[in-house]
Amino acid sequence: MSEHLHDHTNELRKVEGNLHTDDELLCLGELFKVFGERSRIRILSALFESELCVFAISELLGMEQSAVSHQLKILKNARLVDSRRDGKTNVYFLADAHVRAIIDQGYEHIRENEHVCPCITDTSDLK
Amino acid sequence: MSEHLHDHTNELRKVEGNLHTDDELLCLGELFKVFGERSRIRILSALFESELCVFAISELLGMEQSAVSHQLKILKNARLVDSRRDGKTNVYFLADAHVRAIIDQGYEHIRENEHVCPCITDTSDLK
DNA sequence: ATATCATATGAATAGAGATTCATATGAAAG
DNA sequence: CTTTCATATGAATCTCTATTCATATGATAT
Repeated sequence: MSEHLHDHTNELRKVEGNLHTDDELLCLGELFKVFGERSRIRILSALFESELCVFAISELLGMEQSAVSHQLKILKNARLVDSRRDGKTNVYFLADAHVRAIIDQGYEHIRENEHVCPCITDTSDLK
Repeated sequence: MSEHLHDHTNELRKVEGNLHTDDELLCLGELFKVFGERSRIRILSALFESELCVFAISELLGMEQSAVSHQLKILKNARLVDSRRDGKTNVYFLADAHVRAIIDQGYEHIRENEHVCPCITDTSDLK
């Protein structure tokens, strides 16, 4: 079956039983995907400082109101933000401490790998 | 300038000075983007259990060798995995404890929001 | 040196998803 | 109850990127 001659059966045996289910991984991947988009991380970053209404976010970030709403919906579905009515406006805020913890972990990784940010790293730098 | 009548200048003033720079946010977004993709999170999950060579990963996950290599390169650029030579094969492994910490945080968020995984949540469930 | 095995890479394609535009909804004020 | 303000939503477009296919590279063994 395998066209590969090197014997890796032991490696595989160790791993096969312990893999997370596809459902769990799909879930986890989806969660990180929500974080991993420029507009959404900018929105989260703004909400990190203060709760904000939709229009305030769109002005602050220079995004169209519609785009902001679409992304807020995704963030809300992922339980990363929540909202409440305040008169005519909808005010959005970070959902809970996890969001902050995850973002903090991310920054820590970046800090300890200074100047190797994926966004400015290309192949030529590596090996 | 604003076509929006509700006064949100105070909200904005609080936030504007404290925003992370675009560079930082781009960096952070890129980091999470790397996690937020099905193939990559599956690879990370496998490496969570044991170091593995490229072919072992591709067999384990049912992916083409080429696709695995492409994704491993992205993971390596982001400093999430590293590799070493072992005879003819290249063995990949998780780069450091941050990777595990970030993934653990993710799982914790999912656990505390059981059955509201983004991947199985759609609009009709909300509100 | 040559052949072979394992992996990496480039270019093309295909698929997912963010933005835009137009419009709908929904609350509040008059 | 009509109008207006603030936001949400649907459909279309456009962008980005993961995969595939073909091939290159690089190490090892003969």
